[in-house]
Amino acid sequence: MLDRQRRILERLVSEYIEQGEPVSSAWLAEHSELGLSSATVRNILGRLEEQGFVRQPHTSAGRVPTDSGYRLYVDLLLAGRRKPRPRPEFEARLRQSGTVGDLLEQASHLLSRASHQIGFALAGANPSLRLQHIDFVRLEDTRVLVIVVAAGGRITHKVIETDAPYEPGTLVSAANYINAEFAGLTLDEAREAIVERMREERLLYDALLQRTLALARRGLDGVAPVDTLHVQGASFLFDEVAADSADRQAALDALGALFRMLEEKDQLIELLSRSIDAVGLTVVIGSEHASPDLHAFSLVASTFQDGDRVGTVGVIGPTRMRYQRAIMMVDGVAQTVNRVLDHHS
Amino acid sequence: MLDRQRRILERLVSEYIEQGEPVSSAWLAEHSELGLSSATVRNILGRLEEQGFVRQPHTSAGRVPTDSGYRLYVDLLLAGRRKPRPRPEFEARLRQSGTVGDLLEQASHLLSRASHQIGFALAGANPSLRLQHIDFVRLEDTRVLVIVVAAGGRITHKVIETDAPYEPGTLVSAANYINAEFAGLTLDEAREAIVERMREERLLYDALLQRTLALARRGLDGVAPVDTLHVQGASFLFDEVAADSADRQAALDALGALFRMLEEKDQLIELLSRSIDAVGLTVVIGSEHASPDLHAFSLVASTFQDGDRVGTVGVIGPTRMRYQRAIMMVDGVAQTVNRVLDHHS
DNA sequence: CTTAGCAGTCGCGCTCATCGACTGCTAAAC
DNA sequence: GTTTAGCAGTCGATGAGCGCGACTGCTAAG
Repeated sequence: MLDRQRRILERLVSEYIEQGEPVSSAWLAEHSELGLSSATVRNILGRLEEQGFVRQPHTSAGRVPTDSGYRLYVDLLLAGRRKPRPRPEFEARLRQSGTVGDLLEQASHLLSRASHQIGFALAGANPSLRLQHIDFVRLEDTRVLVIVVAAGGRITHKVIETDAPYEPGTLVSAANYINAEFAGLTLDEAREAIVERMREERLLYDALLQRTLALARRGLDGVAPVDTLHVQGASFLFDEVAADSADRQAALDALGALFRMLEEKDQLIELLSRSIDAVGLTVVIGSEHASPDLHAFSLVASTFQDGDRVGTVGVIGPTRMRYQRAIMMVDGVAQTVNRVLDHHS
Repeated sequence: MLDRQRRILERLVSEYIEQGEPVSSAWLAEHSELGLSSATVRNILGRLEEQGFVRQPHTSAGRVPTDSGYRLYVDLLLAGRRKPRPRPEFEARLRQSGTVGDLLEQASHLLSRASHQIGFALAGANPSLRLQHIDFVRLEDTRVLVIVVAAGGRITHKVIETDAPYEPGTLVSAANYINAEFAGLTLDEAREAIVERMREERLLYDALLQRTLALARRGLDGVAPVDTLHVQGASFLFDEVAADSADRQAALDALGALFRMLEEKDQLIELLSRSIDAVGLTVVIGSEHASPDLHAFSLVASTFQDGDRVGTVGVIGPTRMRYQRAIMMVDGVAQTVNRVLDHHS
């Protein structure tokens, strides 16, 4: 692709992002600093249109970028990207958070406020996190609350129905036993070690110990796959719709689809973790999304190191988003989260 | 107010709720079963309008209820209300939940799905809940995760910065000590007892014990006032807007305001707990809300017994809501939650 | 007090014409 | 071959004009 075409497209996209209105050949001729007339620009635009980078909302309107157009623009941005300047105010803020959960909550808040879009943070399921502490609390005769704390204060809990009732006292010593024996292993290792131990101890016919181990195993069972997702600032997108007075109905439908998806967190988690398998910064634009519900929106996300696996922070906004800013922000926050996590653990 | 007027208003409101379009005098004359002509109905409507129960969107349109009109209608509904029939399928579903948190999550889900509106459940802050279990987990040298479990599996946690580091082992025995001494008291009592104990023990110059007690006190400190709010199904309201094709812009603005409020959960909690101080079923309609952000919406809520204090479940929807159904639903779910909680504790 | 009848009001949807912001094309200029 | 000026053409947006229809309020008779 010719350099001129790229230059024109770049101007067009950035202008459209700022103004939200189709860009005319005349405007581009005047502001592209290539010294071309509008007629020439029209030729170029014609070719860009053939290639599918821009389109006209209707004949006799200026051009608007297509998703491919945005894609090219973003790729250019990413190619020329430099290190985000460190933001001490971010770091200070994020350092205050107690648990990793708090940290991600704060991170999504930051992203949302700064970008006026949806900010999110997803802690990757991490079966290789280290078990820090486990605790059993008797709720009723046969119901036990199992609390699992992993490194960094990541806390999950679930209720387990047991076959036979526990004596109030036994659970305490059970927890002490498990903690003494298995704390410090990763969640996966701990589960395996427990299963192993059950086999050994079976020989000893220690029924109580067997029950304790079984309880611990069941407590650890579901824990790893549960990712936690923090989402903030969905209401910001209302402003965008209000501003985008053009196609209100379509915008409303798109927003509805998005909100429905946001409520089904599981679905969103699935989607996010699928689009973002690459390490580093990812941008997914409009129709590039697997789910049609997101076709009107773009995603800018970056991964961070969380133990041995990766988590994700990012923003979601309309395809007509300030990608430059979004990329800077997300990159900066991801790196900051990284640093803070390193320090924590 | 004359019986005739009431009858007419009732028909008008229920028809408007069903159809969403202004109701004409002719329609009312034909369906009100009072054997009146449309002209007479017009007279009556004129008086209802003077009194502020109905209004015309424009001259030469039918009538639409005002918030006062809805109010009267709802009061009539409430006056003629009978016990909700028990819903075994609800009860079965709610009984499955492990913790009280799960229960309320499920309840809000139920309400949302059944009413196609926002369903919520708010566990009242309850300092008179009984302390079941407390646990300390060392995160780093001077940071301790305090986990508090109250009756019914109500679980909260917070991170506390301590002045000096704890030895890894000491926290376990600290927790054991606290549990042995203070479990079973209400949260308030426990806190007081701890403060009391600190004073006694100070004489003994047991520095470690002092620190343990201080930690427990700080852990219990913020716990009681933190209400937990579960909200579900906000996206249902998009459908209403889409259907209500009339005043899309206004509807959109209203929805935006609502979503902003939903994101500020604290604000919503404040609002809910203020509107619902009465025990039993409450309906708050449109402009009756303190916050102007909710002027386009109505709230149907009912309280349930949660320990010694009350919690709330309910739905939020447009002022043009099927109040009859909503009231039945909310009433039924509140009572079911009540029963399940009684059984739990 | 009720009712039939009638005049009046007003929003909605239709058509039509104008305007203006673009474009694509063509033919001349470089 | 590429660029450019000029021009004709397209199409959406805007607004006026108009008739329709769905109501109402009023009035006068029952």
